[in-house]
Amino acid sequence: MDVDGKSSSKGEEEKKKNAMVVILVGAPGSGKSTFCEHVMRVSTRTWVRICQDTIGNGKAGTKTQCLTSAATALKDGKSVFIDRCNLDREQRADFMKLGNPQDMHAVVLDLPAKLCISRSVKREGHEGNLQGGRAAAVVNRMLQKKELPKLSEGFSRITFCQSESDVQAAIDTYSALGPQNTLPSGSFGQKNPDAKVQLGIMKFLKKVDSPVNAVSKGDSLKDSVSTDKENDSSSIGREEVKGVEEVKGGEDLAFSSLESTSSFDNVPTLAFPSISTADFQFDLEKASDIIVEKVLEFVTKLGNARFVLVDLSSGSKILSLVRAKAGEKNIDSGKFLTFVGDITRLYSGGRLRCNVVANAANWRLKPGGGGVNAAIFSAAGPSLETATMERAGSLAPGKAVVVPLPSTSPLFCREGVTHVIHVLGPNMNPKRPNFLNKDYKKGCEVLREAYSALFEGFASILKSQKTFYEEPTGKLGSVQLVSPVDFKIPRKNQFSNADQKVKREDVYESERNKKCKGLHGSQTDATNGNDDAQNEKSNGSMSKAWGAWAQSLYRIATNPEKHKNDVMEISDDIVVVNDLYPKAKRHLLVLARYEGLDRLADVRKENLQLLRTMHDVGLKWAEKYSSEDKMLIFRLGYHSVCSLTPAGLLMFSLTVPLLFLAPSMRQLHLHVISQEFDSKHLKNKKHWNSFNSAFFRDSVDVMEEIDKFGRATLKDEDILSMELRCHRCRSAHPNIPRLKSHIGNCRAPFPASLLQNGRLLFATDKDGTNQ
DNA sequence: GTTCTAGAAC
DNA sequence: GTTCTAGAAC
Repeated sequence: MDVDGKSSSKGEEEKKKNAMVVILVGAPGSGKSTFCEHVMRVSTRTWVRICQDTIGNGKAGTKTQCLTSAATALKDGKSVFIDRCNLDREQRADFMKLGNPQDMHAVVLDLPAKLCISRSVKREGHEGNLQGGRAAAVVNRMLQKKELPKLSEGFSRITFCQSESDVQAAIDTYSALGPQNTLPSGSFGQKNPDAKVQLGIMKFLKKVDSPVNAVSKGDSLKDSVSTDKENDSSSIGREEVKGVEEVKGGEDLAFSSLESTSSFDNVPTLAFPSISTADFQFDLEKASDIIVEKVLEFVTKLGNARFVLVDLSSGSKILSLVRAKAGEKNIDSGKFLTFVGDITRLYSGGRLRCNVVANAANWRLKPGGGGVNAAIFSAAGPSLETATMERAGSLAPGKAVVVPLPSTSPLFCREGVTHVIHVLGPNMNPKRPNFLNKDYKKGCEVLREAYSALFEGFASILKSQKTFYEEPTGKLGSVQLVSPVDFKIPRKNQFSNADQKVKREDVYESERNKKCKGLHGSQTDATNGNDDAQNEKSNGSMSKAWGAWAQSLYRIATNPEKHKNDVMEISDDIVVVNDLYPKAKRHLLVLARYEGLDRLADVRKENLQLLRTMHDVGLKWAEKYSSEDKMLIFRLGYHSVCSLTPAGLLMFSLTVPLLFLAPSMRQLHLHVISQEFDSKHLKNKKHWNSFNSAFFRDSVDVMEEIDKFGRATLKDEDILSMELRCHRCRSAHPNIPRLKSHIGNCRAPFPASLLQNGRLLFATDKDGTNQ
């Protein structure tokens, strides 16, 4: 014992020896503060609660402030609660150095996400939708990233609480702890994964790999969202978490097909400003060399991903330097572009889809200053600041931090940006503190480092979203209805080739679909039209019979005036009706009033204007409904009905009656459907998958494909029998009732691909901004 | 597209 | 015994 201490008595030394650090781990609303309060109220031990939310004179402070206060309290012999989320290992690491290793405890408040969300909503005070939504998004996001603590991090004791009664037991344990007492070491309360649920899911997924194996396929790129699932036995959405992770690692599940549309613009894209060349006055020549060098390095590493250097001013010198140098290096112009425009309005202002945007941040990672940093924080709304602070408190030059953007952010809804990467470059501005005094050796080094960190951050996002961008596997992609265009032709030539082919196709079929507004009534009652000449399809090979039930839409489109009670809108081109068996709160159909357009497979380039009209009408109704109920999110699209596989065609040629191949309603119709899928009519796998797999073709993508290639790609009906997955968090569910109960609660953000290209329509405020 | 129902799955 | 799916009829 230290004999040098003048003032400290033996008793105080004892106290100091037994002072402990308890790191609370839990999402907002998990009850960390309440836990501390309960213990502190009755404990005979002296506790100090270090709460990051209030440490700055009652307001939120920094991690450093927490560390300092905790160290001071420990020095005074007080025990310490670290009351902040501490959900990942990195966040906990600095606090681990505080106390005696034998008295480092963690108490994990691992309660159901739903509970945390409802508590944090209440705590926000004003419970508007936005607040609620924001709280839910924050909690969900944090829980997705959570890494449960392990003894190997340096804890002597970890207590897992997965229910209110667990929490109460832990409160009792710590409350009873006198100044001299200690608690046994070890890990307590962590329940084993529910084997039954797990088995069911595994069997259901027809996988034999253990989830742990499936998840741990890493590559050398640093993955900012990778989590160690070995310890994940929490009760919080366990099934969901495993389901998602499983698929991320799995290689051949039907999953990938849902998100993979054939749209070329569904390409992961990073938009970034030139780092350090504006306010930090970095030499433009040198900076442009480094940009080109780093892009060249990563462009090959990252497959089909695109990089876009963005600058607001049209005469931008850095852009022209970079363009020239990229040209010299023969960088694929399809993968590296320069773009003049507002980096916060790339899609809404420039039709350029970028799912990741880099921010030239300041070291404090705070809004303000000018230029890109101010613009991005302002466009993204306060949720970016919150999400950023969850990831890091500050940033060193040459470093970057990836921040998933909450789905409540306008940048997310409006622009389809799912992540912001803050990056800090070297400072060459003599008017600013800590500038590098003309030291370009160091400066270039730091700038290189900054771009590497940025691009690696982008790579980590791609890796975590890999499955969303993967092409369908051959097994699932037996998508026939042979398209005239090979979708894999090189980008550079795709437009010219496609146009030529489409033109030939157009000539060949130009007589097919003629607009026929004055539909004659005599045909409309032909309900058994097996020999109906109109059903003849000009691609020559088949005529098809439609069952009586399948003709109802055709009859409405033909004679809307006879169905006045059902029809909501009529024009020369379209008729709008409610779906007779709605699969969501709002589900309506925009019918095409064209003869010969029985289904999506019949649509050609000459019908593009019609598709646009249908889309606009659909949009109008979606907007009307979401203004009435802001919770409703809409999706517009077509069913891929009836493409024949080669096997199907062969069968057709051998056997004549093909009624069974006509599963859907006759007459091209656009579904406008709200995404909560709360409907008693949604009863089976086919219902779900027809709106939540690649079978559902988004209207925006269909229009684009028709425009570019003259045809829409269709998916085989096989995918309708694939497993049931939540359209938001992608978790798998064994049957419809279980899926429905899950989607009733799931508030996870939608998959990145759905948020792009305006595939999902969110409610807008009066001033036109998305919520 | 839905409804009905046998029988599989739980 | 009850729940749920999937195939046939319409």
